[in-house]
Amino acid sequence: MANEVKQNKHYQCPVEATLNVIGGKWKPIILWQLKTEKLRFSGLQQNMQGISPKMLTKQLRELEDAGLILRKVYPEIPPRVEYSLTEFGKTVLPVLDALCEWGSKYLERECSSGKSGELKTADFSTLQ
Amino acid sequence: MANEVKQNKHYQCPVEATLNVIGGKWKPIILWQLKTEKLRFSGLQQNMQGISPKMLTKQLRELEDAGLILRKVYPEIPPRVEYSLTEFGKTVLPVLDALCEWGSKYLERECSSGKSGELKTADFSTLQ
DNA sequence: CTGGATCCGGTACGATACTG
DNA sequence: CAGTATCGTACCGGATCCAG
Repeated sequence: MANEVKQNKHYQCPVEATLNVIGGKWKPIILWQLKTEKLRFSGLQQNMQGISPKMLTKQLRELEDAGLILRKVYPEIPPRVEYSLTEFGKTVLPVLDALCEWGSKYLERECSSGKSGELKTADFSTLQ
Repeated sequence: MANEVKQNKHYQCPVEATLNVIGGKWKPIILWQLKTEKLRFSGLQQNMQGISPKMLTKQLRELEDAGLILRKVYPEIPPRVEYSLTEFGKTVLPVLDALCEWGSKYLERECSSGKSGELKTADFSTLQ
């Protein structure tokens, strides 16, 4: 009962569903790391400095429930668990790419627009 | 009390920036509505049943600060304010489209996998 | 090594009343 | 009409300790 699946809300728009699945602070980074290689729990944690094991577990479980990643447990001592993208999980990569690309444009624009002042030069003549 | 601009955190990945800008519960819907037409405050509110004016104001301000939408005030009585996408704001539409498309695929897959349906309250035989 | 349990603070989100 | 003010709630994300 502790593990309520709370994905049964209906969305006003599929965008909401997507954000619910790949959104949050860590999920994009996890997916990004699994893009090229399968990784172990500790491997993921090392590459995401600052995440607590609890959070990492939670994010991984949610991604697993959504069917995006595969959790493979090796019955060994000490335990070993490998995470990898499922075939369906790979279909989000282009979406992630689009988000990343637009984010770069946005950050670029943020810098040149000068947040700390109304520095509006006649630079927007290059619209479009 | 000055309005703290909290967008100056540095991101581990541009994806985070994008999610920060277009993420949340309402921002995609707002952008989606402004895709084809400019709308007034009340117009937006009517199409988003359940949003409080406070929330709508907040989301609109954030989108405006990010440079995605334009807020045009007509000095009339009664007051009239129109919101529209900026040229830069229109560049997110493809991203939004990608999110929407993948979300549809995801929701489709969710249904056929039989895992999450409208099966909110299981039958009582499982309780015990 | 891979997590689960517990507590806790910040913030996203919401309902309602009021104002220029 | 287009918001602001105030209060309240839920949940995300973090720290720490504990367990198989």
